[in-house]
Amino acid sequence: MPTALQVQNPQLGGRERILVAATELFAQSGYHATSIRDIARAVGVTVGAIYAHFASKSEILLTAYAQGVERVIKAVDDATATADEPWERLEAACRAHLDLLLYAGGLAQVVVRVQPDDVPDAAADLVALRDRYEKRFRAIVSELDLAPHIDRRLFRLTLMGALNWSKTWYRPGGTDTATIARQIVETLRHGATTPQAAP
Amino acid sequence: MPTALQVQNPQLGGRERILVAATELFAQSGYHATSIRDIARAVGVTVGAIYAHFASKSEILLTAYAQGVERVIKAVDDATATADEPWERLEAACRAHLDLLLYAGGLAQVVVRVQPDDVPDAAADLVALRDRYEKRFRAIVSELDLAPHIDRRLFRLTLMGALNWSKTWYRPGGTDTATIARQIVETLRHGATTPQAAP
Amino acid sequence: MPTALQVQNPQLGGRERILVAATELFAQSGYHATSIRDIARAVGVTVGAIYAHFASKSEILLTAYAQGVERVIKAVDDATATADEPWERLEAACRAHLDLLLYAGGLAQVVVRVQPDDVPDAAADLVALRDRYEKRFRAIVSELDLAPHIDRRLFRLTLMGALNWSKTWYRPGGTDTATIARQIVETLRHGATTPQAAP
Amino acid sequence: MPTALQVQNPQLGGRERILVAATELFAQSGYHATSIRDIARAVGVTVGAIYAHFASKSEILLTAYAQGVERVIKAVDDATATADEPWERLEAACRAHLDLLLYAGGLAQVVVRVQPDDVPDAAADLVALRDRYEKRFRAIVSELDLAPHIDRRLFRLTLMGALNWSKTWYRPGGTDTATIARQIVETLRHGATTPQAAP
DNA sequence: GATGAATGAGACTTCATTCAT
DNA sequence: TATGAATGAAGTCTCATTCAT
Repeated sequence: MPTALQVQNPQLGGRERILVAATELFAQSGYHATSIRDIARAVGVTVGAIYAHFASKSEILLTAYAQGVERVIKAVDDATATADEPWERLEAACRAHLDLLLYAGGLAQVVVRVQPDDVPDAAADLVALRDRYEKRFRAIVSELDLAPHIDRRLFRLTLMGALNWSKTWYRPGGTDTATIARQIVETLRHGATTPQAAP
Repeated sequence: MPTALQVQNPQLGGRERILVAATELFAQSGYHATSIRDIARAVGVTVGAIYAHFASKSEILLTAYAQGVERVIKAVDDATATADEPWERLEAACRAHLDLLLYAGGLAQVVVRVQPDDVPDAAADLVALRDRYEKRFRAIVSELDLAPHIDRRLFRLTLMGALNWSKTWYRPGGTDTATIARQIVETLRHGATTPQAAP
Repeated sequence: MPTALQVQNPQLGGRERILVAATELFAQSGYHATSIRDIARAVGVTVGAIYAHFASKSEILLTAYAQGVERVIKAVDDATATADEPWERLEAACRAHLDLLLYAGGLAQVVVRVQPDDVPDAAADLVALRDRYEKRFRAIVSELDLAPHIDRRLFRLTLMGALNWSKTWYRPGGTDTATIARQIVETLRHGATTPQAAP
Repeated sequence: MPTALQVQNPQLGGRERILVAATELFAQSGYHATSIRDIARAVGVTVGAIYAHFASKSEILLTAYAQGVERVIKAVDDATATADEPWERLEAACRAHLDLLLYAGGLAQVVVRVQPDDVPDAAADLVALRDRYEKRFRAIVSELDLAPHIDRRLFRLTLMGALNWSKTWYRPGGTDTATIARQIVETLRHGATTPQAAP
């Protein structure tokens, strides 16, 4: 008696199906508001079945989080692989970041929505994962030709904030991610008062 | 046997004391991770006593949230009252925003930490409150002399994201809020590649 | 809507009633085989109500255990207060020990039935309590005129074992506790091969 | 990937290995505190594998218990086979009993640690097994030249209690089992006030 | 024989909330 | 206003057991 979800993803193993559902729920509602029951219901199994695959709720979160980070890293790496010019690389990275953050069923939203403090058990690991990802952006930012008075760290954090905050206001059907990424980078590069540069 | 908090704020009524404690806890741990018991313990009263002042947990949150919004609005209004030049007004507003967000015991952090979806009962009200505050920034931004190709809404959201994200990385003792505000606004105005303008 | 138990002990507070029921259940079935539900059902309240009085299952056990030890100590103290002759004092102590162990609704049975290892949380405290009681017997035994080749510690442990084992085989209506105590002490004093001493 | 235990007992079949592990765990932690998972983990197999050999948890316990009883009976029979004098036979039996109870990895401890009531399914069988063993001691005691006023049943139960209680206080490295057995029997025979008899 | 996934019941505990006092 | 006891639902997790492979 396969459930809807099983039919939907017939090829996925039990562990994967749990992870998919959990990732989405954690991204939508946060860690505390998502119960193991919720996850079990979404997958179509008993609560006990969850524990055949994961030792604890925090382990599920950690696994989902790690997977999310890994995929964003890969997406950013892929996106930047084809560009040479530093600002182009940055824009490509932002576009990839937004795509995963806003579209793909919570894949990366977990990373933004769940705060390490929410999961004491896994806090240290979560921070480490988050750092791994930030290193990517640190590298990209380090190649930019910023004016000397600009604090590169603060520049990067400003960018990350601008990007991640989009989860708060973005609605499908509105401005697309490519456009969002372009304007954010464009503004941070030349400022909002400078007339548009020739393409 | 008055608790530390009671001694600290001897002039505050029961309702106020609950609100102070709740604000801080909600800001630190979020809505779901904060229990009525936590609040009662922090205030030094019984759980039942809380219900003499508030009808429900969501009402406490809503009240704290509203208070937070009110204070940020007032802080921003005060800060912008003394400046005429639009970009100066913006920077003053950002400084005030950061001050409340980062320093003052969670006064404004609730607004950033708690998402309307966390509290179905009060979601609509929370959104309305958030909007009230955003209107302030919308007004300030509308006075800016932005280049015509800049989407003012996206500009504002970029700024808000940059500011609010600071809660994630800010540590007391590091760069002060005035400096943070100045660089963020500077960057958004002239871009990070433009040599510094004369003060 | 008072339950049978409430009617039975109308004067007891909630905490006391829980303790009475828990003591009996722990004594009968042991720590692990007794669930909070069992206790709640015996008292006639909800499971949650238990937690208004005790922080955890182990705290209930610890409290019951402590109460049991306290009462046995008091019983032994009372029983030995009226006797001067060391062997009479010992016999009186044994009689008191057996009375509480075998008759009074588990009051002291907890101490014998539950092993410290069963309750990791409280193991240290349980051992300390058990020691407090054993000190009583150590004192009484130290006054006896034992032959020099007798190890007093082993003598005491032999006695305690003989007494406590009675919980295993004792059935109401059989030999009464006074007789049991007399013969055990008699045998340990003069041996089972010596013809009975004149009373 | 054989586990330590498998290497340790390479000749044992699956059933035997389960029994060895279960015996030790039941003896150490009791019936309720030992889970099938614990046993499986100790043996190094899956939970399901246990059910290829035993129909239920209580069946494992019953088998382990029966094995324990059988071995103690055999040990006592062997020990008493070489002695003729009744008190010597008793002392030899006690020594054998203590050896199995205190040393050999729980072989006989199960019998003392697990109470029939703990396992409703097997309670009757457990009592029957316990009785089989007690018959041995009943026989040995019946040969003793006790004074007429001594209740032989109570004498035997006193002895069993003294012996079994040792599990509570015995620590390896302290008094050895032979000495313990000698003093207990000596005390029960001649009393603790009688100067030592010539060997 | 053995595995791994699953079940359904039940474990302890915490939650928001109510209410008589 | 405030307390303390109680409720009922829900939380995470473990249990003995089953069964297709």
